Amino acid sequence: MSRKDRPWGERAYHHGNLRAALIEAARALIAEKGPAGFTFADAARAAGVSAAAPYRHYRDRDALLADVAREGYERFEAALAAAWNGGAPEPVAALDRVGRAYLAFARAETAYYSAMFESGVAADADPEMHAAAERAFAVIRQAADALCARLPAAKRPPTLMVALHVWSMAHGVASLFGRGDAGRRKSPMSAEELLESAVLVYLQGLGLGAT
Amino acid sequence: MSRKDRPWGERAYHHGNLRAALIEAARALIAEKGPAGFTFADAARAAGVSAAAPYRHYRDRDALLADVAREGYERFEAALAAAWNGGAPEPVAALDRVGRAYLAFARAETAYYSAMFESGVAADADPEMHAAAERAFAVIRQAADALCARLPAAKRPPTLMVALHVWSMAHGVASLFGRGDAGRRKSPMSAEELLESAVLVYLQGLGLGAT
DNA sequence: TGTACATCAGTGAACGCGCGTTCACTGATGTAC
DNA sequence: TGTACATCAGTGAACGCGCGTTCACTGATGTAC
Repeated sequence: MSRKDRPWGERAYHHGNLRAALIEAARALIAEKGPAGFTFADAARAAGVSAAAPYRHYRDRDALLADVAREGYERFEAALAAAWNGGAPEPVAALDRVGRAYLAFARAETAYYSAMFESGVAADADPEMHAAAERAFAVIRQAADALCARLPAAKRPPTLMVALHVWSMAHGVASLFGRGDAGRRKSPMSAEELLESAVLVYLQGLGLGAT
Repeated sequence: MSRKDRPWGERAYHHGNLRAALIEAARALIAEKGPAGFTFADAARAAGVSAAAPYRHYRDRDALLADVAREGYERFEAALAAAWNGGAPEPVAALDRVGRAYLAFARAETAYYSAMFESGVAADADPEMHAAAERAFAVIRQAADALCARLPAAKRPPTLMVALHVWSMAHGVASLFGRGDAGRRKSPMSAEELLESAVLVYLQGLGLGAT
């Protein structure tokens, strides 16, 4: 296909679009068949280019997967930050929103989520991915800071620890009960109820009870 | 190789040993290269049989993977049950042991753990696997029951919910911070400290504080 | 106990297929003057 | 502004390889009598 075959339509990939197109293709394939369920050639085919084209942008399938994860972390951060909204109007309610946003992301963006947490991409293999992951975690860290600030200094736990606890709870609930795919376990409660109740008990334990 | 080539050595696979040998081979390959990192042919090779042999026992790679997960759940249950030890001498201490056993399993038996929780095998695809998973969860359920029994009936939360909370915390910490492989995140605290502290705060919130 | 037979769990050769990867190439885009 | 050239991002053909799967086979094990 040369340019004149589609003079008004989408452009050729000659402006770096292919990178984004490959990420999107990989995301769609992961959503369909799991993180192991696509090949480099599959991604090229889905993006509508020859099998050799991806080599212009990625060394191999793992490099593409890491870039999918990076993109995922960026969207994840945006979703969490929007939910947190600076902790307004009130940190406990805002944390609840963050928890729901976390679960919503894991459910709606299963492909990104599994690229981020389950694809086995080494955390430090791709610096950009790692940085994006750090920014996403920073939102949770912020929330933990705001909550801990409500406690008298004497009863205040390390806020990093609190952030890691919250993240673990959210990730645990999301992985076990909040996934759109076949791996999810059955439970009498929704993932949202489960996470909210766990966090409430936890906050109570910190001395931040709603009493 | 015929029988007489190794008259005193290990037997041929003619007594169902191959099934176990394939599970072990798959486990080793997963440990080495992740759940996506082996093929049906790989497993056969590692077990020392021809590529056609596994078809006598498993329909395809997924069926083998589900059986690896089943084996994993059985060992997991044994490890958790031993740690719980009937809740003796005291349920909170016993729960702490269960948490450590959980993390130890995830770390030492990464291959089983990822076959169980991350390989994407459908929870209801293999009934035997599902039953084994239920038995493993029953240990956590038991622990939650024993803990809740210490609370006055009026303050007693649904024990199933408590069990799901504990499982989520353990799984979250294990997946994010307690893995032997490259996917683990860095943290200033060990996975064990993280899980223990989270559970302690949580129990405090339930009204089971050590105070 | 011995013999004949059925069944079972493996072999090894064969096949088509798609993947990963390389390569010389080409047409489009960007830039120096 | 126009022209010449360099660079860039793709193509498509080619290759070797290993995987999944089937098949007729064979030697070992289990069983009926």
